[in-house]
Amino acid sequence: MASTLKTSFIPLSPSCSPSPKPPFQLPSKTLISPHLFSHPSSLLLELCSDQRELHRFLPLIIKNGIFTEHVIQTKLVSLFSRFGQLRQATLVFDRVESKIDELYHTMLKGHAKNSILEDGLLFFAQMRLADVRPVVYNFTYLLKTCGDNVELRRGKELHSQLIAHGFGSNVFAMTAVVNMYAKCRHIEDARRMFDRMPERDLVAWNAIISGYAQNGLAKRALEFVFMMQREGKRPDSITLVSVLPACADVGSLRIGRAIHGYAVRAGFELLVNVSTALVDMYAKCGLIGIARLVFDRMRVKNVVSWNSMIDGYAQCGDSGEAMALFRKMLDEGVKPTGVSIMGALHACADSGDLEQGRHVHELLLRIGLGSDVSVMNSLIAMYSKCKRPDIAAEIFGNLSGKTLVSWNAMILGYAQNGRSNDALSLFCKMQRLNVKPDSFTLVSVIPALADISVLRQGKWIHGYAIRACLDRNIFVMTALVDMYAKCGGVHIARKLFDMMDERHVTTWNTMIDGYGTHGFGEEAVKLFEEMRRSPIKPNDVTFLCVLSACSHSGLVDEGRRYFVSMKQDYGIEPVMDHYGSMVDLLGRAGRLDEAWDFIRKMPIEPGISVFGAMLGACKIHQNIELGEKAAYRLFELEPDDAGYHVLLANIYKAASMWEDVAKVRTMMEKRGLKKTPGCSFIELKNEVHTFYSGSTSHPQTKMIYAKLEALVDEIKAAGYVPITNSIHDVEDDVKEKLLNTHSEKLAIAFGLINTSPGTTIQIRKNLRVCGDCHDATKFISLVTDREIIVRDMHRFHHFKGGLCSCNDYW
DNA sequence: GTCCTTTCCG
Repeated sequence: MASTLKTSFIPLSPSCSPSPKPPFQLPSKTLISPHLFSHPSSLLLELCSDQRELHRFLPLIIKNGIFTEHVIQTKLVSLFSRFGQLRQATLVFDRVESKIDELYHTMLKGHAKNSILEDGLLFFAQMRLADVRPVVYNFTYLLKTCGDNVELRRGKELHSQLIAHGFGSNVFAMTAVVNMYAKCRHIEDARRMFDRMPERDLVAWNAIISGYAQNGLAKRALEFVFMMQREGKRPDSITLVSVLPACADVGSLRIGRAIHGYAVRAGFELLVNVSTALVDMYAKCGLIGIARLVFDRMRVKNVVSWNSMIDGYAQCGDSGEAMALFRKMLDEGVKPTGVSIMGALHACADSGDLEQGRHVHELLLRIGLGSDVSVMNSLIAMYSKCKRPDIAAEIFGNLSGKTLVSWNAMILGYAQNGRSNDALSLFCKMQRLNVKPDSFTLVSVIPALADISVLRQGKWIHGYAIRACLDRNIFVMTALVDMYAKCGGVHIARKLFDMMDERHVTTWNTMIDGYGTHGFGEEAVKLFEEMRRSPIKPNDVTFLCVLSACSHSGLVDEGRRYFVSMKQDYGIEPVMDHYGSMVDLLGRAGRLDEAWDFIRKMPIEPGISVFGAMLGACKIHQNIELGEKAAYRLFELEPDDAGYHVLLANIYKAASMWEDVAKVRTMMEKRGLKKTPGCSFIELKNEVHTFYSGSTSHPQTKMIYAKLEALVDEIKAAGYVPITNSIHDVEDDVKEKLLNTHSEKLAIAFGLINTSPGTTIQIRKNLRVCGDCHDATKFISLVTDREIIVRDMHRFHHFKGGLCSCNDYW
């Protein structure tokens, strides 16, 4: 019905009209007196609440011949614009023969408020060609559109035109200019224009204050609130709403509370946007309870209030309460927006609750948010955090209008799920598609490179960071330090670390841990002492790194001292992993009884990391009794982990307790556990070569085995004795053969064949390096005069001149 | 009639 009227009144395009006659005739002006109809009809039109009703009136207007009325024409354009029907508005506009200035102005407003900026500017140019004099609000509307679209170039053009028309000291126009610069992230220009204003009203002050707040210059925003008061302007509700996010930004509870007091005294607290901003401020300042109190006391809430509260819980890690509130919001019939959905997804991601996440996913599709890119990006992050990168990838693949954030979310998702190669290839793909990576991209992809441990690509990404001017970004640099350390370049890592002007606590932790995993315990301790003297305070992770460094280097006394100092000097309460590190420290050093005693005296129930460390130590020092105790606790705590079973089996093997070995095997079979096959990787030129124990699939297999045979003879002559006690049931020569096909030996032989003398060889092994391979590698480094760096599951081994950096301590 | 305002993905 409505659509028939629509087409009968205004054809969608001139050619759409089948009739030779125009669908309506403009009646001659003389027939009807203007004042008879203009006023009441205009009022009637005003009553239309949507475009459907408006269309119903149209035949009446035409019938009564009042379309010629300027007031009616303007009203029609205005209403169509307000209902978002810019096309209809334009058609009305085009129909009018003698257009008054106001009609132009209304049409321009319609363009500015509805359409893309370009249409508005084009119309503005046409208006000028028609000799219509611009008025101030032509500029204010257009400038606002520039700000909303972050169109600085257009904004500047309008700014200069505005001055040419003599509006340079008009307070409305100049406030719009200030706002435009602020929205285009040119806050300094905004400030200059603000300073140049001959007079400033409250709105102008609010514009510059919100400008500072939105540009992350919270302190300036707060300063300006004080300044405006010195100039006799009283902050209104909009001032408060603008400045409260700034309080949250600097975490200034003192000022936040003062503003709260002011709001109460001025009666602004009753306004929904003010109380919502207060909720947000308290939540961001860490007072989630107070935020909730303010929220619960609000008599009127809007969806933003709910969103602020939900996100407040999500941000502070209380995902349970965030989800509870989200459900409550739905129960109360408040329609969620994209922001609500993102808050809920954030909570699901944090708690790893895939089930709930799926429900939110269904809900967002139902309410039509399936094409909101931000929401979809959150969804990608949620599925990744819930360990379902496959689903995330599917969503990413189908997502139209991917933004940089989408790419970053997916790359991070792969990286966090151990799919480093996928992360890397996606990073390459985005560049082929000319999506320019930013610091977030690098921070996501660098750990993936660190994981693959390929120094060449690591250096390449470092170069990339430099070219992209991201090499002064503290997060990127910290990731690079970590990456170099993990790629075996611990000294390069330190050089980078020293070059940084600013370091976060994470930066220090990364470097200390880098030294630790390379077995440079003394360096780690030295760096930690340096950190203690610096303004950066160590945190719980710092102590984990230091304790682990001490443990890897056998610095028992230092480790013990730091464990005490952690609580005494820094007030950091040890958690499970700290206890685990201590057990590791004592256990590796052979003080197994002491370690067991330490476990028994722990103030908290010992967990996996504690018994895991104990079991590992028992393997190194062949303590069957304590090893069994630790292992059986682990089987209860983590029944599906094959690694602990294998460790216990290896302890039995080393003691030739074959019946017990068989018992553990049966246990594993019953539980359906499989031993992870050992494999080693080595990079040559741009390729990564993978070797499994006994593998014969490599094209150079024959050469590799021949090389290995020759090598074994050579190192035997130098004193190497194979450690065969972990193999059973076969003759000694077969045992040796089995040992000699271990993946790390194959990789080393391959490396020796394919690199020139003197080159360092880098190997990566997925499990712990075995005792015999460790011994053999020491001898190989001696007889070939090569440095061999092996990164295993836990640490680095630098083999050189017959010795290893771990001092046989791993 | 025109200028300023709250929640937001990695």
